Amino acid sequence: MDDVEVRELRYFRAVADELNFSRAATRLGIAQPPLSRAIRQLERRIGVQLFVRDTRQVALTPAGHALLAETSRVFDAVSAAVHRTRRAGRSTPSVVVTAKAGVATELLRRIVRGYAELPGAEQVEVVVSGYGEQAAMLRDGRADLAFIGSPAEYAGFDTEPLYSEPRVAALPAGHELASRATLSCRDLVGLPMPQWPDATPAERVYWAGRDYDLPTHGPEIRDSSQLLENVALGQTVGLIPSSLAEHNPRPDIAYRPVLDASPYTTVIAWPAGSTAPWIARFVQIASSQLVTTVIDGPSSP
Amino acid sequence: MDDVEVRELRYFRAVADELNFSRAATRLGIAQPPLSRAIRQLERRIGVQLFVRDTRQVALTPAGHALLAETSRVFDAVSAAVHRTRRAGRSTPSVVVTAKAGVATELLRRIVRGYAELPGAEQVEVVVSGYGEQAAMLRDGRADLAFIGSPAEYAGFDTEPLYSEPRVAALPAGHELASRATLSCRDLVGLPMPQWPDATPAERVYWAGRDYDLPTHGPEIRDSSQLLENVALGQTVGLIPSSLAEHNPRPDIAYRPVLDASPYTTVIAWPAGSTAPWIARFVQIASSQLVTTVIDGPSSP
DNA sequence: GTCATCCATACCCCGAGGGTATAAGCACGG
DNA sequence: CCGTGCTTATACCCTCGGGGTATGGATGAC
Repeated sequence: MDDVEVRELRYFRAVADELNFSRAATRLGIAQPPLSRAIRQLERRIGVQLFVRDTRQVALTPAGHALLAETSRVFDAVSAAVHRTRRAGRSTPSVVVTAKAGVATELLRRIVRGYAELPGAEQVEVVVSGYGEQAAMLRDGRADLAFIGSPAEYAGFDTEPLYSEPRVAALPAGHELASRATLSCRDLVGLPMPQWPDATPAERVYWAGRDYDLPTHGPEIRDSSQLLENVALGQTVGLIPSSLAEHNPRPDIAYRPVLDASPYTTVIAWPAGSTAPWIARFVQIASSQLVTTVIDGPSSP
Repeated sequence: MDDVEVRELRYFRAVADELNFSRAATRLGIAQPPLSRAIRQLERRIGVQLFVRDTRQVALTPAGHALLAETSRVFDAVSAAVHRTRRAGRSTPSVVVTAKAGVATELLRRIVRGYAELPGAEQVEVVVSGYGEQAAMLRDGRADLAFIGSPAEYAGFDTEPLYSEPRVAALPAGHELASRATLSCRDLVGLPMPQWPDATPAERVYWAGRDYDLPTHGPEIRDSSQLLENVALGQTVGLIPSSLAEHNPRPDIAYRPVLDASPYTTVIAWPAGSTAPWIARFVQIASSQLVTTVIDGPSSP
């Protein structure tokens, strides 16, 4: 029925990426004829044509587009299986937790310590990763748990909210809005906003507060320090969690609370439906450590 | 590196299920020696031992348990890829929407009609499926969109809430609590609650309102009509969305609002991170149709 | 001790996956 | 209008690995 193999999907994706059998074959390290044959076989197995190819051009059919959209889920699942199995097979299995840099360092440390004190607890490795990397690491199995922030990253995971922070606008020191004590989302409409590289449109809407039009101009941003640098240069305006502002006091940037912006919620996330025992324990520890932690910063009404 | 193939994972799961190489081989339709060899090869590829086997017994190692937990994600992903590709390859591609029986029939019909009226809209197939089936259909690609209810089913999908309903308790007509006009969660503690078959512990906690201990006794339930039958027989007590109660007036069952129970939210769900254009259109239609629909029933404070 | 059960080993076979050579289709330039 | 270059498809061969059968070896039941 559907004896589709991972290798065939790898071949498919190479061709779909290159839209050229010869180049794809080179990339895969095989010759072109076997690749053509493998694709034909895949098409026969699934029962639909994936490419339209004349002798000069290769293009994806609608079915091919559909398959391309699904392949990464397969690769992620296989990769996750291998990664997690290898970790579980080590003499001292460890739980890998990933978090974005700079947010809630103290809380994270306390949670990890709390977990480590449990009887029979596995070793915990904390991996600090860049913007958007947490979700990818969770998907492909390099991590078991993640502390993530922006709502759109939650997609596809089970989550437990840890805490919410109000948002502040990061403005160039001389900006006209910096003269005001507080702001509202309305004030920010039309200003250049940072463009995150992997952000889907949905995520950008979330950042902007969901009630306003999507700002489509502003510099490409990869991490928070780059964002602040761009703000200082007057290239953009940031809508950031208050803790990030507190950890980065700068004379050339003014932080002003945005009272009606959606709060920035940090959640602990793990693969959807996972029933691993340590997850339950870790999440419980995280929640219990939480109540003893006070999140400071200006409170939104 | 990780040239793990789907076939090997199928073999692995068969052995993990049976914990017996010979029976697993029979189930797979192959002989036992090639199966043993395939498992060894898989162990060599991943680099960890998956089973401890003496000549009398086979058991999973911790690594084997980890792999078993991940395999279904791989099978789902492959199955989803094949299903969706086949549908996309048909001469008239269709979008498959699945929903649980009886909930929001009118709303669903209106949404589907609204979508069908869009220029260039694909044909929409609506599949009514049993309890818990919606999530499975979304995972393995038999469906593209789902209307689902209980929070634990959301796991792993992108969602957009459609509407919330208050919860009512379904009690046997003669039950002592039936004499009261309204109830609170506290009143239900200790009563037998239905046990859904595929429910993870997390889901059961959600059903109970998340603030109370998990009730572990009560009959096994597969669908809502079975639930009501069991309530009428005095076997259990249901905590159900108000619309379900309204569609099933019965003299032998008393419905009483549970004021502080978490509301029952129906959401529209689709595979996490999917960027298919019709999903955005469909969700938009669903949201816009929503505002014209009034959800009746007792309002919770 | 004998037997049954079950996994591992040994050995064979064939087909699928991969390679080379080449044909065939098509755009483009002279 | 005909080469030339680029690309995919076909033909053919080879090798490796997946699958089969036969059997060994370990272990628990009786």
